Amino acid sequence: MREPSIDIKTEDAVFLAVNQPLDLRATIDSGQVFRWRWDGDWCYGVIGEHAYSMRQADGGLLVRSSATSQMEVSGPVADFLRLDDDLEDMLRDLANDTPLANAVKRWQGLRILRQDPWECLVGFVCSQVSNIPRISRNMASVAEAYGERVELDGRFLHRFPGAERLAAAGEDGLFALGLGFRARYLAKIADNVANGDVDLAALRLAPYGEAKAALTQMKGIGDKVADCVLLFSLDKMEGFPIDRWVMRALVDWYGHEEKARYGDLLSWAQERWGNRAGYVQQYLFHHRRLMG
DNA sequence: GAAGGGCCTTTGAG
DNA sequence: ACTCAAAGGCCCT
Repeated sequence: MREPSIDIKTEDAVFLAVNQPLDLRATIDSGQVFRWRWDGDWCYGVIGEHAYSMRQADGGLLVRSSATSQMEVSGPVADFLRLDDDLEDMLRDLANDTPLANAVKRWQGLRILRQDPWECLVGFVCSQVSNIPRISRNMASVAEAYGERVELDGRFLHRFPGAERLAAAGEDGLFALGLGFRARYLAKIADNVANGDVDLAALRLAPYGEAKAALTQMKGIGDKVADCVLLFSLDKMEGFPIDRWVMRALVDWYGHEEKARYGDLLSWAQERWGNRAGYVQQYLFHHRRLMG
């Protein structure tokens, strides 16, 4: 039996009104981000320079942060959660799409996040032939080894180290953190980003195809990882990452062949769902992974 | 150009 | 102890 207690963390928390469907738990736990941690109803993580904790509350969110001004608290959080997306509008017609309707109904409020592109890129290069718990460990190792510390609620979080840092760490430094064969890719990718060969910020403004080409030209980034980065950090809502789970959904629920080519499935999904494809993918992924 | 197979590290589950 | 799977991709036939 739990003792009634005052939640001291709600003191001096900022209230952020949310007039959008939001399931914070499902969103944070849907394999988009790998460095957020739960402590009861509060989740802790880093957005940009600052550490944040947030908790779902009636009509919105309670947010605490190492940032000092209220603007620095609500702005980045609203941006991160893509509260500018009209989720109801995005998902409205999908109730007629039977297999999808179940997922949408079950996980209503699962949102696509708008992450920092560099951290997102590293996370999904790490995701190759891995699993979410391990990716999380890898990302924590990288941040603890090379990122600056930020304090919040007496706990220490880490900013994600920039490309220059990881380029300096090199393949050996990254391999030592347990990244396996991914260390080689990441060292080179870090180099490309650090020296300006690839400008991630610029890709946010570029069209989908152009941005994807810029990403996949780097070794270690194929169709799938690129689509994750495009969707989760570069505002390309037509991105449709197809991993094992989404593939199973496409085969079992939409009659595709197991051997279908990535590009053909991608075109099919984008034609069917347009700029909602990214959201559709996230609901399919989450539902299939957790419900089987 | 397309398709298939081996290989790349590590971890945990069964 | 051994096999399989895990938000894949590269490289060589």
